[in-house]
Amino acid sequence: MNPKLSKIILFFKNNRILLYLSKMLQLKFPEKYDLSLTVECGQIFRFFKFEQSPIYFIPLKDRIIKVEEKNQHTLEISSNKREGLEELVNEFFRVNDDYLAIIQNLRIDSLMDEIIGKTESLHLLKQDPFECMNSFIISQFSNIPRITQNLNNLANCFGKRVIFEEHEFFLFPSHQELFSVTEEQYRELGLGYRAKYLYNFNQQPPKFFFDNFLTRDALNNELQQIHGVGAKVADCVQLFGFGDLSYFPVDTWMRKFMQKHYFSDEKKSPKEIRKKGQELFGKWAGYAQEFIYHYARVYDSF
DNA sequence: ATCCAGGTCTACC
DNA sequence: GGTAGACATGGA
Repeated sequence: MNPKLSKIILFFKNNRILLYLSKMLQLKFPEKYDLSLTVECGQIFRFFKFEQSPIYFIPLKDRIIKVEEKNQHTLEISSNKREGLEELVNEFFRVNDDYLAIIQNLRIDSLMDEIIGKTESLHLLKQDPFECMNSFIISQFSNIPRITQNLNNLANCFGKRVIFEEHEFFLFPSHQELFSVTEEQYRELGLGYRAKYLYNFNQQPPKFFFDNFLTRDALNNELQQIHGVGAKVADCVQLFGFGDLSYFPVDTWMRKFMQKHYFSDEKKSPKEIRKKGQELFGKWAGYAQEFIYHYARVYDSF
């Protein structure tokens, strides 16, 4: 008997199939799933790829997961820690999203039709809120390569070391591990003026990061009370960390794109653009934002 | 060199 | 309510 077939459970949600095998999981999607686009589009910053292989190692909470795009509809996932992997994978890959319905709803005009045609295999990921908050505090007024380097420095210095398949990785530090980090230590990692924001947050991360009991609007309001967190970072954390798809974070790319295509090149404030995005895309605004963000950076010219 | 990067705070209308 | 200027750092 093939040992890989010794333990199979099928799981159906929105036509998805999750194969529970002894050593790994297989996720099958009815729609196309572009793993490299999903991982590298700028929603998560820490992932590792070796020798041009299409395999990604991603630190996820208390473990490292290894993800491979088996074909255009299938991911294969394994980890150094098997326990509870199904639940983690279900959440992280947003298995419950009705993706095909979402992209149909976002084809509101010919422009969005074109954008979705070019980005429709891009999926959102549901990150850990605490790590996401740290990531997007660091992200402000910076760029993706530097953000990645800052976060890797943070993990290498303060996170737990994990060896998986002969590679060394570091998990993102827990709130206990970051509690003892000083503002000066953040500065030494090249975080600049963001050091004091990180220090303040990690001295007293609000309880809802570990067990959210707040409603949508209350949560957004609480996030913006954190020193160094404005509308854009709060929206990113609510979208990527708390998994609320109705948010439409507006950064410089989104501002340029929306002004050009939905405001006839008029200058608009981020607040007006955010409102417009939510009017146009409603409860799936987060997916629209991610498609547009990728399209704006790769295809659009300003 | 000057500009830009997944912005926010402060000060001041 | 709203908007200029300051803020650290590194890559193009």
